[in-house]
Amino acid sequence: MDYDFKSIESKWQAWWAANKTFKVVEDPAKPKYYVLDMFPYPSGAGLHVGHPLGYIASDIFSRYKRLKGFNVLHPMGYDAFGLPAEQYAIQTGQHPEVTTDKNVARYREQLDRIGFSYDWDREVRTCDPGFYKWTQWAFLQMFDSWYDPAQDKARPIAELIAKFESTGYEDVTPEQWKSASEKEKSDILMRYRIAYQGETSVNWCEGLGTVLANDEVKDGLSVRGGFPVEQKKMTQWQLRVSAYAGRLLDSLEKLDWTDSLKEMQRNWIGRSEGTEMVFNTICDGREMPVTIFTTRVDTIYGVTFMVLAPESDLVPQLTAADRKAEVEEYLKYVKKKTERERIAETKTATGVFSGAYGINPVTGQKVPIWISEYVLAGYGTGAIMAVPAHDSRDYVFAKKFGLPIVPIIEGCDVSEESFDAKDGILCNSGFLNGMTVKQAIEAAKDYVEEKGLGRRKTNYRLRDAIFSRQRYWGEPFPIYYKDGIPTPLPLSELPLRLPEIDSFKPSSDGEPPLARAKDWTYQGYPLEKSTMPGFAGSSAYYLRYMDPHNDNALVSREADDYWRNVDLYIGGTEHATGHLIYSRFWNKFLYDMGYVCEDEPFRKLINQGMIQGRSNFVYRIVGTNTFVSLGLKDQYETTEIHVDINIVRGDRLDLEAFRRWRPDFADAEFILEDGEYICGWAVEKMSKSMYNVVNPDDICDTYGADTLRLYEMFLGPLEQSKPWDTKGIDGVARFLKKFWRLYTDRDGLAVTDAEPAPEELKALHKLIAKEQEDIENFSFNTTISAFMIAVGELSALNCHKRAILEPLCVLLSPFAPHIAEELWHLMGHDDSVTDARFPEYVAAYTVEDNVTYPVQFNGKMRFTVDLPKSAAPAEVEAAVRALEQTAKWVGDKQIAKVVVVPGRIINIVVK
RNA sequence: GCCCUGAUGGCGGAAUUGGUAGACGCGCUGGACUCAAAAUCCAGUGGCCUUUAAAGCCGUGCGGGUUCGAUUCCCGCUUGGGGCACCA
Repeated sequence: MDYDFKSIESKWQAWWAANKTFKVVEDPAKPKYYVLDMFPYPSGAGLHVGHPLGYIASDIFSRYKRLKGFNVLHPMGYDAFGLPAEQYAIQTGQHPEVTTDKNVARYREQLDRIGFSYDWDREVRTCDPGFYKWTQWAFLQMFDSWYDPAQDKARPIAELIAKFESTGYEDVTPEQWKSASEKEKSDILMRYRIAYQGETSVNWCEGLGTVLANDEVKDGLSVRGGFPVEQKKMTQWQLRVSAYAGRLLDSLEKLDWTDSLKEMQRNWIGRSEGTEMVFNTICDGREMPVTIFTTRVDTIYGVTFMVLAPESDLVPQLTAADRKAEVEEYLKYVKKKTERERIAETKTATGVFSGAYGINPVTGQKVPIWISEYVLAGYGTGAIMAVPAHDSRDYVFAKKFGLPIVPIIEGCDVSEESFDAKDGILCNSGFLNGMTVKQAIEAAKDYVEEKGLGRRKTNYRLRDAIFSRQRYWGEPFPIYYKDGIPTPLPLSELPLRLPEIDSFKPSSDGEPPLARAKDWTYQGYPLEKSTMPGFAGSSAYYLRYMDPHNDNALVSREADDYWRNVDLYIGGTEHATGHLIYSRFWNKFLYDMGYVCEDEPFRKLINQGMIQGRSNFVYRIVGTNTFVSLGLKDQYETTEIHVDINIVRGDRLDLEAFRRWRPDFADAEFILEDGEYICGWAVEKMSKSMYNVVNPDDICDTYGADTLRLYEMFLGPLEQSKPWDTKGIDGVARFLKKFWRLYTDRDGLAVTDAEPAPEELKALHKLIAKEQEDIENFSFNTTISAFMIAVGELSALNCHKRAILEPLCVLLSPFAPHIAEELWHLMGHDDSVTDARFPEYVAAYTVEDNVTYPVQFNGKMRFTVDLPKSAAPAEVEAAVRALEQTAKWVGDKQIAKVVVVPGRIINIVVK
């Protein structure tokens, strides 16, 4: 009986679906384990061979955990709101929902072919009103909460209102609060709400017609689409993520994530501990205090000027009358620059003198105040004290504008560049003289606090998340404007469904697409017209999987108590500063409010590497239709052209297929080497435009899903990026065939009931031990090697015994579930192999431990030899002789231990 | 510029905690089967010297160091990949 993977795979996929083999329910009798994949955005291109890499790994782990007796939650769903479907809608008029449904169906079809053990009854889609009801609900919870720094957690906004009414809070007195109008009260509360509306400088992307979050912008271009992004002041919904910065940073410690990913989050959050200090300023005779932030108070004696951010509110007040024209010109210049230009010109300093002066609070020295774009309004206080001798940015600025540079560290040379390092001894610094920089920082902080000049302050780089998008295909905000006051919709009105509109473009007067909806109002008041960003729906989806059909809560208390949080999360690093921050924030908020029982959503996180494509090239001689083979191309002037990898085999081009490939190549001529056309190649991202996409469906057709699963894992370590090369797949395909042949003959299953021999058990038990260890370490490639070795050994022993095959099927089932299931059933089982238990090995046949034998040598030194338990006396004898040899070159050092494998010395351990 | 990561045969990659480097697979070479091919099976396969064998020497990006012993630990570089980047 041949190994007919096609019929085997479709048979068991259908059987699993019909029997709901992977349906999971809460079961307090069993320990839980939650394995989650980052759910995909269903794009129009479908899956390529790189996408399932992480899914296969998580599936192997889920199936393994299930064999180990865990109740495993392993769900899948779709991150279905997003820009591509909407862009497509704008171009074609096709409703994004239609495209999304189509893409989801295609994804599902592709996923199903690979044989995943998902509980599809728990599928979620972020664009489903039953799902986004809870996204909207969470937003309203945030709207109705504030962050109480005293308790360091989110609290209901009612508590803040109570404070305003009774004792007052911060700069609001009870009298002010009581006499405030509704609008004024709303404005005050907006300064505290976790979800709030406020004016801020945003990343505006004209090409997409919407604002973007910081993580959606890279190098001044939008991540989606690559359109230029500019800074613009706008009123937007925001989430007060910054309030959680400290906790987001601190609880990274307890997470089992890779160091690099934690480091990325640390950088993104960007804690810096410094000092806020007040400088008095004088402008046209008026005095005004200005607070600056610095991490280097110790350099206070090196301050030679101050700088304000151009966007700072202080600028108008600190512009002297006679400098007004120039300052305004500069502000205009800064404003019209795009983000990209600003990044490109970081080396050159720009700026203007404001005409105002600041007084150094420690030295009393008067220094000029400048305005420059190198100071950011959004960080610290938007104003700095400049110490050109010890800060490279201040240095560049001082050089450009001829400002004095005063070094305050002994012996440093600042003639060419600033001395930024935090070491050395201070000089020219009054009471700080003679201290090391580290001592001086602390001493200066103490001094500033004692004298009441300022205070210690921790700043974070992490900004609040901008939460509005001027788009259609996202969650509508459950907010309406009652007399201009943003008002939450009653919970009973959720979900607030997306309205139908006739076109998905922004309206003609620049309003978001929702402005086109016919009756976008609530009780006659206008509803919010922007929608939520992509990360809204993905921030709590892992909670929804725990209880996906609950219409009364995001997740019930019981389901949350049982599943708690994700034990293993697998996905790409690209979400390090987006989704993984927002999710943690969102979860902490829900935790503060008592809706969930764990404060971190993802305990262990593994980043699977990217699978890159391997592109092939042909070389066309310029101005001709002649193509020259790789080895000869340097003799001509050529252009490199991507060629479809499906018409190249082993870098050799199929000439006929190439002529058929594209009409303009129909009459192509070739210059060959050794009768063949050799293509160039490169490792690149897998993408349609590079003609290097490998579709998992094709692999399933030719080799089968089990082979695909094995090969993706065999390719190398999970976390490493690696190029896909179909060439090597034959090795694992052969392994499965060999395995199949070992236990079947022409008529079907061929096993005996004979007792297994010790060597056979040994091969099996070695595999059990190895597989267990490897899977726990996510080293799936080496498990597969161990399988190949075990099957090779069993094959050499000509072992066709049921007592061996049964555990082998169980061991193989996480990796190649279809073939395991088939053999399992051929052996007469009528349950699924996934319901079996991971085999325990019998102690008598475990891999033998080495034993230490004490040995006397020359009657003088004492040392030991490690040999296997079973070592024959002759082998021990041989070890001793070997020692005599080694003793020659060890010299007079005392030998402590000699490690020996049968007959051969490894090495000598000397005390 | 700063941070993180990696570098091992022709290729993908193994190597426990400092202890036989190159497991396993691909590719390649030779052989068996075949009229032939495919498939399958067997053997070989880091480099050098050598007719062959035995033996030896050199080998884990480069240069040092620690150690009886280093792919593994330490110091200094080179280089690939990723992240951050006027964050005071």
